[in-house]
Amino acid sequence: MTSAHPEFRGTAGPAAPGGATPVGTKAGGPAGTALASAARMRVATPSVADRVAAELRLQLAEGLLLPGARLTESTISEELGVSRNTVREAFAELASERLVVRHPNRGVFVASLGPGDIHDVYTVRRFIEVSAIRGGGSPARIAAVRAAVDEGRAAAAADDEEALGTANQHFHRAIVALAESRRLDTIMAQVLAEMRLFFHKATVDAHFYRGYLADNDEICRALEAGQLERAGELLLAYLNRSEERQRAVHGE
Amino acid sequence: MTSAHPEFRGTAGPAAPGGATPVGTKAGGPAGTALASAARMRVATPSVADRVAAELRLQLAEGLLLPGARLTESTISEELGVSRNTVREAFAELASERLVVRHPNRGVFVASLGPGDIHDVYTVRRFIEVSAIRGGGSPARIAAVRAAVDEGRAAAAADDEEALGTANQHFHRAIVALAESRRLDTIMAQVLAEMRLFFHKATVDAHFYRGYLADNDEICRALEAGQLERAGELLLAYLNRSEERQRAVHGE
DNA sequence: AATCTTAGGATTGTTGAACAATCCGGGATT
DNA sequence: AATCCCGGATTGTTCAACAATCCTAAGATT
Repeated sequence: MTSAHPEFRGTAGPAAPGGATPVGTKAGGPAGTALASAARMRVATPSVADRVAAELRLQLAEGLLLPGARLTESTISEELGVSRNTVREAFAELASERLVVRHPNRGVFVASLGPGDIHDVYTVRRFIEVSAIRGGGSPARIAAVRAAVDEGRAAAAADDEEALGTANQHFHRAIVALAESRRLDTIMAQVLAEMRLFFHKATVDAHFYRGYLADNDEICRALEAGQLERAGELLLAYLNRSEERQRAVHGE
Repeated sequence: MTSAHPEFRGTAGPAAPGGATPVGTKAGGPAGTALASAARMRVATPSVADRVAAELRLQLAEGLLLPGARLTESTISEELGVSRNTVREAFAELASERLVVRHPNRGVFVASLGPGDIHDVYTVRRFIEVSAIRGGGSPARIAAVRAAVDEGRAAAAADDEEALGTANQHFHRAIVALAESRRLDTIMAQVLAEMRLFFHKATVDAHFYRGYLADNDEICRALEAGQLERAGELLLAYLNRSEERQRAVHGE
């Protein structure tokens, strides 16, 4: 909406018929034979559709695209300088992450969570996070949780609300990461991304996350001490309180 | 692969240039104003891409497409009589469900679970299912669990291995459904769909599911009696045993 | 013989344009 | 006022083309 991205394509130009730019530098030698697809994605140039999706995800996370807003194919297509078909693929990606909702024949809209969705999201979080912390984890993973706590403290000291929010997300992602499960990691990432759509209303309250700092620390200490049951209970209480607060900030 | 589906499109023909079939029957009046998108999908004709995805999902579930097999865009495009672009959208859908893996510039392949994936999937199931059953549920939801148990018994009596397998899936879906969470339901559905890709090797063993019947019944009885903690432990043990067995059937 | 290089074909990634189907709003009609 | 109808806008889908990439198989080099 705000800034046009004239150069969004990959190496090649607009594939304009006639325009011959024979600069085939062939960058990147035959490095590695069998990379896992995940690792490959980080090396190989991601597809244009992926980059469009990433851009939209970013705008979503920054609150440039408010919930309920409509995303018109042609508009985004022009704005980002890509084909309408590619935008379409990006939409499919975002829709599968629930960041966007498709209304057949009517278009895609930025997802907006209703009261029921809030409870739903917190149910998922309770199930996964509490189970994860009750299972404990390797020292390295526990150290990562501690690191997230410190990150939050540093952000609070610097009065950086933005960093505080992301630190909080790191904390919860680190907890799920205890389980060492790729699938749970992505599920958690999606759920947090969904919630981020919401928080731009709540985050105006400067003290919103600050109150959680002490909780995070206490949970982390219990985890480090091997008191997994207690850590689980603390985390559960935390999530319940958070949901309550979320519902209070939001109507209904 | 086996059967060509010549008529896969919706109401209109191939949109052949020149062919003017002005039969605008305008079926379906202005029924309902604000249907939830989920409910809408069941009413409105799903998109062609969705139907292609559904068809592939079916072939996947039936074991027609073995893990590791390659899905060529042009082939499926011709076989189903749809555009390559549409096939592409269907692929995106399946990829988001992990039923299929995209290798950039190389094509999409039927997902194949390695030993690590098996553990991963079972981790997800342990987290979600056990949490769900420990939370209990409404009488109606509990009755649904009981119904799934009975369904399995009936299938066993009829010596219908196929039905036995689906009944078992119903059982576990019913357990997750106790939580009344749309998101958890879809997560569980995806995980089960992933596992189904696998079971076509294991299911040859006629006694595979049969041994689980008694377990399911015992778990259900505990649930009905309100012994949630015990039900959770039983279910956990069940899942652990199942994973073990799965690993035994499979190499490594 | 083993390896490096090169060409060729096949498939994916992306584009642009076209058209059908559908939805939305605003007049015209009753 | 309620209903019908029509025209504009947007989505859904197709088609054809081309660039980029990968795979294989010869062919050349050591």
